[in-house]
Amino acid sequence: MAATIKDIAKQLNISVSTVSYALNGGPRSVPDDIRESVLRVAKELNYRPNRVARSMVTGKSDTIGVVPPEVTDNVFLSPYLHLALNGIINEAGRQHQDVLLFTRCSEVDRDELASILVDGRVDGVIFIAPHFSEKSVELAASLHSPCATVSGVPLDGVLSFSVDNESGVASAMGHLYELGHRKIAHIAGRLDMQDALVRLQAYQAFLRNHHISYREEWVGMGQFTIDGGRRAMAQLLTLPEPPTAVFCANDEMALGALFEAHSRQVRVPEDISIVGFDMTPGSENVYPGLTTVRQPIGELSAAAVRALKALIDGKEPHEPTVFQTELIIRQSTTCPKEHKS
Amino acid sequence: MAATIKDIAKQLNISVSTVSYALNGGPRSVPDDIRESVLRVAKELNYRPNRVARSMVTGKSDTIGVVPPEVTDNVFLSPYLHLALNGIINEAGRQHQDVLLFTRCSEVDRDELASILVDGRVDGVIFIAPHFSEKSVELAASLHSPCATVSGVPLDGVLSFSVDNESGVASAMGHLYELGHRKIAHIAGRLDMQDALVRLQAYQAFLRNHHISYREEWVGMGQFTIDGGRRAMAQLLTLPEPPTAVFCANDEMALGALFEAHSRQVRVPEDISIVGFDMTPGSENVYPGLTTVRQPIGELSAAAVRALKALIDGKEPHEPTVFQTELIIRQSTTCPKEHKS
DNA sequence: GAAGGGTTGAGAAACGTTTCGGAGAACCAG
DNA sequence: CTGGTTCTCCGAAACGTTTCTCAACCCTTC
Repeated sequence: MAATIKDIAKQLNISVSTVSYALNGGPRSVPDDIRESVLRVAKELNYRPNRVARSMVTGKSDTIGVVPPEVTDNVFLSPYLHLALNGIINEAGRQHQDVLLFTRCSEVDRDELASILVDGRVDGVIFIAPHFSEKSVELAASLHSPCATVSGVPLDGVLSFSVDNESGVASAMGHLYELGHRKIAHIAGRLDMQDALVRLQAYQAFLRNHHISYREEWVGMGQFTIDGGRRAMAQLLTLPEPPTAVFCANDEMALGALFEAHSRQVRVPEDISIVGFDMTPGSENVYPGLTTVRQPIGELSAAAVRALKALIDGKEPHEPTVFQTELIIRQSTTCPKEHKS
Repeated sequence: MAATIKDIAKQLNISVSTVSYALNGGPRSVPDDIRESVLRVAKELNYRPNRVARSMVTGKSDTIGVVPPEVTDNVFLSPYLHLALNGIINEAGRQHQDVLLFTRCSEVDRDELASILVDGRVDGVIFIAPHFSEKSVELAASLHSPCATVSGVPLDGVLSFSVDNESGVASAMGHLYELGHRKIAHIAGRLDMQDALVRLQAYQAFLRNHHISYREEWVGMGQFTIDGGRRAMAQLLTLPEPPTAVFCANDEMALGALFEAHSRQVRVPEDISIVGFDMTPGSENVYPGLTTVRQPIGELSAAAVRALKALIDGKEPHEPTVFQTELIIRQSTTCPKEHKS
């Protein structure tokens, strides 16, 4: 159906190799008059190179694979993923790379994932916030396939881009501490993900460093979702001695916590302060505006694309990069009420 | 590097065709013992089929192309696109299709877009809310390439999935009318997009049908963005005779309008009512909650994937499908203040 | 025991491209 | 006029699959 390089060659009575050289300005030169007539006929026939055939021989696809975290459904409703994907897509466009999105996100299909590293459709892969159990990342490293993680565990042979969670958590907790809070709870994310685990540990470290005793019942599991945040907050609010502030490992759980507080007539920030993490767009327009820790997810993801492209092009692998966070103080935090008990 | 079908054949001293049949349960049968040893060796060598080579001969890629609307930057921060993409990705996963995302969104690269229809990497393409000026859609139709639009202009040879904008607009406007509003402004989207144009026309039609005179200065251009909504609202609020209600062609512009009202100490809904369109997640958590028209973008996009896959598989083309909307009444609308002027 | 049918598996073509090897022509210096 | 260099451009190989053709073999059946 579609015109091929052969059609052009036949029409001009020249060989396919000459056509290829003419079209690509390819490794051999061709006389100007021939080149022009090739381009003319190509246009006439509405010729488009078949990228699959080209990939076959060059071994390159100019396409980057993107693997979202393993979840059951609706991965793409996560604001975190939106920011990451936006960064990736913008930068990929600039680098003239297309993006192949892997849609088999449920566990059963996860085995197939390994295929993508070598099935020729992509030149490299970016894993977004992979779980600890994600075997594909290690496999990629062992295969020496170009591969990067965004917010993953640093691993030899894998480009790693993440955020300085420790100082991010410290700034959020420090903010609450300076406001006078000592009863600070934490709603953690999925502990099989790097960010969640590190943030929980940083929360515990902060308490230790400030001689505040750690109370297990003040740590809720929120699974990084709004609903999880609601449920965790509900538990915290029904404790005999509830906390005066809650630090959440991401904004979605913080929103959930906020909504739960609203529905129980618990005022934020007067009765309880809430801090999130990520600075997703949704954290700004709620009432009250959510105090949060900005992490430059877009920049980080764009950097991953750049580094991956460089690696694909044979440059030296980029060193693991850690981005800094920034505390964004809004209206969801204030001083604790004195002596309420 | 990676193992091929030839390596397996060589190791077992059999022909590649036999290996292929064994691996695929392919069109020919092979004796059980040979099949088993092929599978064993394939596993040993960690063999993964090269999808590019397979595509080359079968002409199928099991991949669907997705083309976002043409914009300059940050397309993927649009909540509308998030909902559409989420629907597409979920359904694509179910259909065992991957998704190739086109990242060349700026106008200059738009010519390249035509290539994707025939360059072999995808079996079909979904255009999300294409502009009127988008030539690729017509080209796809003329090439008889499997192709669908979500919220695009219905076109022969293109699967078309859209929402009943007329009745959606009528329900939003009817809601305001019943509350007593007669001074109803409209903030329109990008008029080079189908949804924006149809909604503007439906707004005008509603006014005509209810014998309300149309006032040009009460129609603002918001470009479908938050900032555009802010600017349009700013203009409306400084008119000698401002409207008592604003119907916005999407939620983002409605949010912009809301923020602008806030910053000018204009109370919503007491001083002015605001209605959006789309029911994006961000419309729920603002203060006050945004009255809006739900459109089932996710379902619509999923339906597009299903229909496209069916068409690719040689089934009869799906008829253009129109989805219904639903008015979601929240807190941003109320009766107008009497006799304010 | 020969004819016919079915099963098995090897070999090769095909997909559309890139790129190498090399043949022939043109050109130049000696 | 010869030997070498440069320029042209053709033919063919290669990439890794799928699938067709065809030969060889085995089993029935008469």
